Amino acid sequence: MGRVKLEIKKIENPTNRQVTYSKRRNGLIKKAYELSVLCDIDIAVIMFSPSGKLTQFCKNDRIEDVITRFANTPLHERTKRKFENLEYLNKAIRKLNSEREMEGQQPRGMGYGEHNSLEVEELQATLKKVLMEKQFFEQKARLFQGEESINSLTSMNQLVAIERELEQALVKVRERKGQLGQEESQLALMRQQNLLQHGTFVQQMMEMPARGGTSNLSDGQSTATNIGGGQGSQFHSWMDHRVNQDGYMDSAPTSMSMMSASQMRETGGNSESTASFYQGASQAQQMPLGGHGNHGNQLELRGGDGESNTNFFHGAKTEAGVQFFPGGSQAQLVPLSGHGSQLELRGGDSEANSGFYGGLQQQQQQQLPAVSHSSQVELRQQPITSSGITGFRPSMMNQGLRVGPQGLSLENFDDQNYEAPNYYNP
Amino acid sequence: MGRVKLEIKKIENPTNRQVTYSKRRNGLIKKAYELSVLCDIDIAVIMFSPSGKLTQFCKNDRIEDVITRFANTPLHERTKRKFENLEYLNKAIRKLNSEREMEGQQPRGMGYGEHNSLEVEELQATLKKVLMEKQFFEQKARLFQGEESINSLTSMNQLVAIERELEQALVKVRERKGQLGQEESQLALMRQQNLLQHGTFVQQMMEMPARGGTSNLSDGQSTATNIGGGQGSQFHSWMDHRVNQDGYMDSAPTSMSMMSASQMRETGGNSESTASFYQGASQAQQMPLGGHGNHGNQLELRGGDGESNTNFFHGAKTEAGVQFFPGGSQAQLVPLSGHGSQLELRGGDSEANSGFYGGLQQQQQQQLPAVSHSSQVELRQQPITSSGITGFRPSMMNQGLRVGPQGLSLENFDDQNYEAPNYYNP
DNA sequence: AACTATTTATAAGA
DNA sequence: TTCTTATAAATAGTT
Repeated sequence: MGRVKLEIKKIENPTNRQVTYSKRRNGLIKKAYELSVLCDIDIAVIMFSPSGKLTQFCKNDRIEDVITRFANTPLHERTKRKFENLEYLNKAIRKLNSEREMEGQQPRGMGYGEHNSLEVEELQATLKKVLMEKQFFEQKARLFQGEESINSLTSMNQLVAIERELEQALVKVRERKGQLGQEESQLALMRQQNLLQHGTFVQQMMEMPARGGTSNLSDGQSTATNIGGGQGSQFHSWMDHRVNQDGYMDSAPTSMSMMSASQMRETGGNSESTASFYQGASQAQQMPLGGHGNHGNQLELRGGDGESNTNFFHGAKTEAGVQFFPGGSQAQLVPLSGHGSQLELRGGDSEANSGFYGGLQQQQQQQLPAVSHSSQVELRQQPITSSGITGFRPSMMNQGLRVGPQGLSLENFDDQNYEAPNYYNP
Repeated sequence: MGRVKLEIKKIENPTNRQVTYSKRRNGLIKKAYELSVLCDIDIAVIMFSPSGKLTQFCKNDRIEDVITRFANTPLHERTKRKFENLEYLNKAIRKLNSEREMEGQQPRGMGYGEHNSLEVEELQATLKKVLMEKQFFEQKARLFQGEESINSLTSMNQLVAIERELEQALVKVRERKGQLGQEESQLALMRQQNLLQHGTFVQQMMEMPARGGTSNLSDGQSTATNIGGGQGSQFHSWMDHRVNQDGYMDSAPTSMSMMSASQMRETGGNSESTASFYQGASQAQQMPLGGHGNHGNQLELRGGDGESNTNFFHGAKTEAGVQFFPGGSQAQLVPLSGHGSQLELRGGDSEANSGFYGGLQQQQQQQLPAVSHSSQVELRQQPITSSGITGFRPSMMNQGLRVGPQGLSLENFDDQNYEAPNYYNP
């Protein structure tokens, strides 16, 4: 839809890319919103701009819910796409070929041959790429493992750099070790205490104030900023985080839902929205609860701050959102590769594979894909600046969903929003 | 866009709702795909149909991995799937071929089509295998160099194992340094003598072996990096970073997914694209955190585009967050009491601040919620048998990527990395 | 950020 | 589901 048909390939010009991103992002979010309303479905969209900014949209609840639901979707359902992907490949090829023919090419036996060649060519090209990637990472991994490949390096700078990284990694690992040890002991202690006072730990958790609740231990910001947070312990820390969630983002959860036209007022782009955004907590409160109930209501968009958001929502609006992480941080969810699950926060770290380092390394290496079976969570934190908020959004500890030897399991899972997937009927 | 303007409200008629869902879902996924390619961004879409069926789209082919760490798919199941998939592919291809024949064109030769099908099948299998291997190494490489990733580990055993590996690697690197240093001093000595005896200093220099090699991957990259970042580039700097002429970081996806013919372009001998590709692969997902990389460079790179979008959705809001739980392979998603599960992403967007807060890293780490799990993901290994897979020429494997004394170098690499859109119907 | 010429997406209907 | 067709929408290139 435009003056010309745009080829779907990376837009090399950074400016154009950004402009296109803005336009299409809006369009995509709008579509997602409409689909979510029209069909009353759960949907989540997470994307990162060319510059890495996160935008996400989630219909009713928080995106976490969708993610959780996703996480609770049977593995076979989740992994299905991989295969569909391959199906797509063929589909795409077919389409391409037919288009080619359409364009005047007289279909010949040659066309037939071409088709196959094309297909094979693509696969080979892809394979080549992947192979290169693999080798690249393999080399990298080996270097870090101190394999003989180290000896192939002739650049002192590289060696020094590697050495430095290894040292840092080592420091981190050791810190983490200490941290972990501490956390565990503290957690154990807490559990014990909780148990003594109120019963089981789980019960305790269940009694936690719900979001939007009255908890007032602290706001997200201060907590984020205060390491000690008044609680001091890591354990408490996460509890605070949880609270933060309430005071900060949590308050917004529901606000993420639809809003009726009457509730929304078109406002020119402005600082208000921005401010509210950064305030996090306040923003949430400004948002009327939506819920599934406002069908028919059209949301109007106010011009947002910055970016290029316009009121692109003709009638309906969305609530979509560009999500920012209060506390001055923005989280980025980036999928990592592997066959397992991974969550990665950009700017952050990478993860480890369970059991991978258990000692069977050699063996596992040969069997490669070991890691791919594990999931990965990567976290990166980055304080924000412009808003003046230097903390980062505290995270909440998860409860309920566990990844264990058997896979995912739920505990205390609120399936209120969980819709049992119908494996047979879409 | 239709015969009439459709009001954005829930479609009450189940049938119509489903139909609309199917159509719009495809449209949405297509849009997501286009956006991901055009703007080269990371994007993930997760949605559940009215009946609960999951549909997902992820540029990097790792959406499944995005959320949680989940258990492995039993080997037999995977194998089965793969098999089924290949079956499907062949079927599709054959069908395609027969369709073409039907269209009036006499086939080049039955044997030919048959052959190609097999070839495709092999390529597919190989591709999968290599993909898995690549991912395996990628994760490993990341773990070793990813600073924060360590924090996602919750298994003391893993930590200890990693620590051990790092220590060993460090020893090796140091040994190599010493070795190299010796060689150098000797070389220097020889040169000096040489200089005195036979030539000018300049001539001598010309004869010096390239340090950091010209064919080194780090080359184009390190040059750029050094310019902006200064002296000591870190290992990952030369491995992952790269600045394109615009000063933007190429954000290229990582994984290789299927590509369509029109999207694939063989880039012969283009080191730039190559580099950019790799850079993207790692970079995108492992932005160095402050204090661990060439931040100056990082800043410069990312500060490029002034996308200051914030929540432009007034009414909408957002989000909450997906908060992350480090935990290596043992993730726990814990729902807030009475409100469903919640995943919270911690940390923030890196955008252009990586360098600014380098010093806060420690702090942030400490703020991490204490996560302590006892459950662990059991790592299953799925040995991949490469036997029987011979669909590509050996030469292909090394084409473009060279591992030499000076490190990795890329040649003829195509930086277009896209992933097949999932226009399929779940 | 607006403005249009065009390309796309799709609501209906078959 | 799929295809077709009339229209509503999205959006590429410009200004």
